[in-house]
Amino acid sequence: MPDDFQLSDLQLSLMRTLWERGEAGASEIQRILADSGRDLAQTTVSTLLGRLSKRGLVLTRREGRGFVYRPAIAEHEIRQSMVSRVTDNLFDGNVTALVSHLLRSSDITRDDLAEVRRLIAEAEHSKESDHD
Amino acid sequence: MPDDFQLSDLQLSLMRTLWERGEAGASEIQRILADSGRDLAQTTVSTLLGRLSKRGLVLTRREGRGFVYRPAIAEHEIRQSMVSRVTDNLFDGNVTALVSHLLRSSDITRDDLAEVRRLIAEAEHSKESDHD
DNA sequence: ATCGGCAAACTACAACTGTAGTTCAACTAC
DNA sequence: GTAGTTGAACTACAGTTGTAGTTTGCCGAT
Repeated sequence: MPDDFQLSDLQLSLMRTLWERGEAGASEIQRILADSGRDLAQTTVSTLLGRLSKRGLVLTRREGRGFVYRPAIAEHEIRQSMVSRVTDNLFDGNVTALVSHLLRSSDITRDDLAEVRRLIAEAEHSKESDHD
Repeated sequence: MPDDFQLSDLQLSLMRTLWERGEAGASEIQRILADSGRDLAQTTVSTLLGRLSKRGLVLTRREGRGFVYRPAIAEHEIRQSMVSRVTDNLFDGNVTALVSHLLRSSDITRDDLAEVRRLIAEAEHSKESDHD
């Protein structure tokens, strides 16, 4: 199993739903997606979930008439994987360069900056105790 | 033209080559990729470049026997677009959450943190003068 | 003019994705 | 228990991607 998880937008929508609720049936997911503006046919959602399941990204449990789906990987693993991809491909593997890009991005507020400053202090702390 | 540029790893490799050199011919690119471990057939590289060109991501100029390719979009635009996608899909649109993820990432060094602190000071400065 | 090589253009094809219809089994409500 | 509903399974199909072979036309060397 490659620990390289690159998911499409739609696949991520499904996964997000599952991460949020822990588990859900296909029709439930269909409804949720429809509510958030992505109105797919029931069968489409099932197909998608089936494919994710085949790829080992979601687990299924039989429950009466149908399946209940549940994530097989944690959100942070996917984050890890997808952020790494961006870092490697677009910032030459340089995390700082990506952070720099984010700080420069137009939609960052002063409050965000303050928050980030706090995060750094925190990170520096943990680097100190938890010596690399 | 949608300002949504999602490129695959391979497509990004090609674009990176072009961004680095400004412009290049197909065989040149083929050679460079081969050197960096991605050994594709000449025709493959041409096909790929042709597709990028059709999508308007690269421009071509005829030069004698062949084409010279040149990026039609800047790297920062692609970065913008792809980083946004990750932010939106995996961090609920919350830039700070992504930064937090990065700071927590294992491969960040103390030096990086110091550097980021500097970047923040800088960003705060520019926010001050250039009031949002 | 002729031949050989290189690059463009076209064709091909399998995998994956987004999308959904159809079929079949099972459960639900009369 | 007969019909309607629901969902799984299967099938389909177009678009994109990675990959490359084949064809063709131009260019330079003989």
